[in-house]
Amino acid sequence: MLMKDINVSRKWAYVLESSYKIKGRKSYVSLLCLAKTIFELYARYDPYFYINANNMTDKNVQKLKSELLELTDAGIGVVTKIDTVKKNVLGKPTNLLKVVCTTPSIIPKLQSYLSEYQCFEYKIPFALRYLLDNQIEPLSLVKYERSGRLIKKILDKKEHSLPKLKVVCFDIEVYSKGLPSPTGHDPIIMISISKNGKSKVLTYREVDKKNAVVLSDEKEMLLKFFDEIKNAHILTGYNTSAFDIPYIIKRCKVLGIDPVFVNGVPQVKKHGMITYAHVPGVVHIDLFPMVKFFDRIGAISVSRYTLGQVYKDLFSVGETTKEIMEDGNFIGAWDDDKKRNMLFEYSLGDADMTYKIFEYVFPLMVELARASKASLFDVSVASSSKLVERLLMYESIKCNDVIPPIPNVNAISERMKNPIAGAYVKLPEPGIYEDIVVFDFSSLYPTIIVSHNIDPATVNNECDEYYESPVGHKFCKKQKGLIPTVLKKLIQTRLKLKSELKKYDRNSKKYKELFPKVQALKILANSFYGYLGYPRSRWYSRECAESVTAWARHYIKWVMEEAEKYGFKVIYGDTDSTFLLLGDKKISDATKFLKYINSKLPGMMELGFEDYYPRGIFVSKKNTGGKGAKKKYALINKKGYIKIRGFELVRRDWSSIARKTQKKVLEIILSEGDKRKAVNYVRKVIENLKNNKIPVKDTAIRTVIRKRLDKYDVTSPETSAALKGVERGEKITSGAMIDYVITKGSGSISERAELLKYAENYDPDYYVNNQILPAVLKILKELGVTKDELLGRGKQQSLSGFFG
DNA sequence: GCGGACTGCTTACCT
DNA sequence: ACAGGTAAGCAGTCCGCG
Repeated sequence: MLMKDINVSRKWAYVLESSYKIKGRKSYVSLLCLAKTIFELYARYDPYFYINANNMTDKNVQKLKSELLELTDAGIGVVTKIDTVKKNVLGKPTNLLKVVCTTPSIIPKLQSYLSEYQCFEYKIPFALRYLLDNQIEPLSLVKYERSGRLIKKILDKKEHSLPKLKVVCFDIEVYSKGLPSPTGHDPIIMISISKNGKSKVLTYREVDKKNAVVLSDEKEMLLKFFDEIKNAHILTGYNTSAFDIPYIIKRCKVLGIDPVFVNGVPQVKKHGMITYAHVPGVVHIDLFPMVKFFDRIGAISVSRYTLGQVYKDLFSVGETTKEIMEDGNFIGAWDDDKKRNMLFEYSLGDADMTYKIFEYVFPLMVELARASKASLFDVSVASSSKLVERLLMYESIKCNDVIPPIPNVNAISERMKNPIAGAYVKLPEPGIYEDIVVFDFSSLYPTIIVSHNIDPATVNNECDEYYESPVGHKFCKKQKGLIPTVLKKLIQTRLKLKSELKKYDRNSKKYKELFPKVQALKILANSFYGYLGYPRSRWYSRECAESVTAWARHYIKWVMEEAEKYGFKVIYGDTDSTFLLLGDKKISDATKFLKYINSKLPGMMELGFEDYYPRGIFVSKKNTGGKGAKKKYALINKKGYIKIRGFELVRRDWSSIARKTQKKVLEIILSEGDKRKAVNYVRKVIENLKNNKIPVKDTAIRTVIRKRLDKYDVTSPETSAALKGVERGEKITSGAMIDYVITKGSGSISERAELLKYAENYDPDYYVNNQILPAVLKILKELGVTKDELLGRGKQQSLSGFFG
């Protein structure tokens, strides 16, 4: 019929993400698509799960089938169909019953009803289920046939780079002192918006600025805001999930308008520590969790997670528009016609900064999404384990494997009770060394997994040829495991792109395109080992995880032994690295040795030449009478770059005066080799401290309060300072970063700890004895300098007289 | 009753 | 809410000391 044909169309669109809804007891998956515009399409799909039928007689299968088909919920049948299928469970072909249900929510109920049976895939989010089964990858192009809003058929799929996206970034300002209350009298007074970097501010009081859009009231402002975002592809902001979006929703309710952002009311959910908001009709990305995630995995490095600080750290600027409203008097600024412009600048600045941060993190987000086959939204609320899991789920379906189940609470706690032995760290001999060469394994754990076919399905099964790990587990050689297969592809793609990357200039377009791809593949590949040993993992395997680390220990120790045999002295090593002294040998001997090692390593494993260092220092562990400290060293390479690890100066919970002084000492020793100069420098700092010439700010110690203040078992300087702050009206909750100072007076250190903003002085004795001296002696002790020497009391009183 | 040794709690680092 | 290995601070307690 003509009518029908007109309605049907076949087109390409990017799939951005999926969700689902139930209509008339039928399940529909909605796909957020992007072609010329952004739109949603729906697909009819039925949720299902599997029951293991391998050990069931035909009769029992029949009985179970009819029992299930008769089950009802409120009088209506819940199972519509049961098929017998064959899929691999831990590598073994297994007979399964595929139980098709009406709605996703019935599946967990059926699974607990069927507690005597082994069920599979009963906890796959339904919207994901559809993508997995159709092997649709977010951000790829899909050709579909549709009738109206309903997808009839997926016709084709292909990968394609993303077009330029419409990004709308927003931020609200609230009229309040202290914690804003959306249901009380704290209205939203400004909403700043940045559309791909072009920013403006919506408000409803006169502001003398050209990017201000002055509406009649809060309600009109919110309606205008919804209008501004309606065509956006990406909606972003900073802490929007936990603050802006819930606040807007609540204000809408107070004002009597529908909080329909784009195509529905946002769903704000709390999952453990993280709050996330799904906004229908657009990809919502809250940059706050994103920044935290990227900081944790080392993709970026920020000192605090506030918008202003993140901006400062990412773009190396000293000041932001945050300083405009430093006094926090939003009420005063809003009510004062002369000051309102300041509020405007502040608000506009927030949107500008947020957009810049978005631009900064987005390329890596896209590549992580592509590499793990997760949507942008999923990446924005992701953890590394989720990304690995997502990729493995896709690949499982592709090769007809059953996705392993999420462990139950008992299994999780059982797994947690049994931690897995980790890496080997060689105890260093403290001292100053010359001519150090460092080797390290490239991607040690990933290459061990691939080269020994480590996988839950290949371990200890009946197989005649196997690799045996140092802890006695056998990994089949022939039948390739899912994890090694997937990981091998990631590593190989990364190596290919990395060598291509080397051809381009750092500022070229191609480099900027390739770099995040390489980075994403590395992040993902490096997460596999952690995922194998993660107690909540679907692919957890104690045998696999402990074999990975056992092999790692085996290989690094073997390299060290071989190096000694070759005539090098090995001074240190941690997990995947070996530090050796050239002695009377040359760098060319070291490379020859490296070649020899690599000729003996299996599969993808490779030892690399990290660098040559003319000088380096290893120090002793405190209160151990000269035993070496692990994970603490400093090396200087030929270019003069100093690589510092573990020292107090790299820790934020040391005062900046102590860190700065230790750094200076290290630099003087390593690049100039001048002991006297270092001693004199320290003496000067001590003198300044004693004369109260150091700014209090430089004595602040920074730390994160990781628990609720009432949950601490012991008093410590940070909790004591925080508690005193709370009494003065500060809001310090779990996760807060505080700066505190040890002040003059009597009592314990904790009793004298005050938040920086309330500290009127610092205690010179504390800073000399507990900060400067331990930090610099750590290094100078290796050169025979004593505490008394630094304090200008002469050498003769030194302890060496007693022990030497 | 004093001071050093030790333990437990806590944070932040290394790979 | 990816893993384990490690250093080090401070508070509190233990322990020896006729």
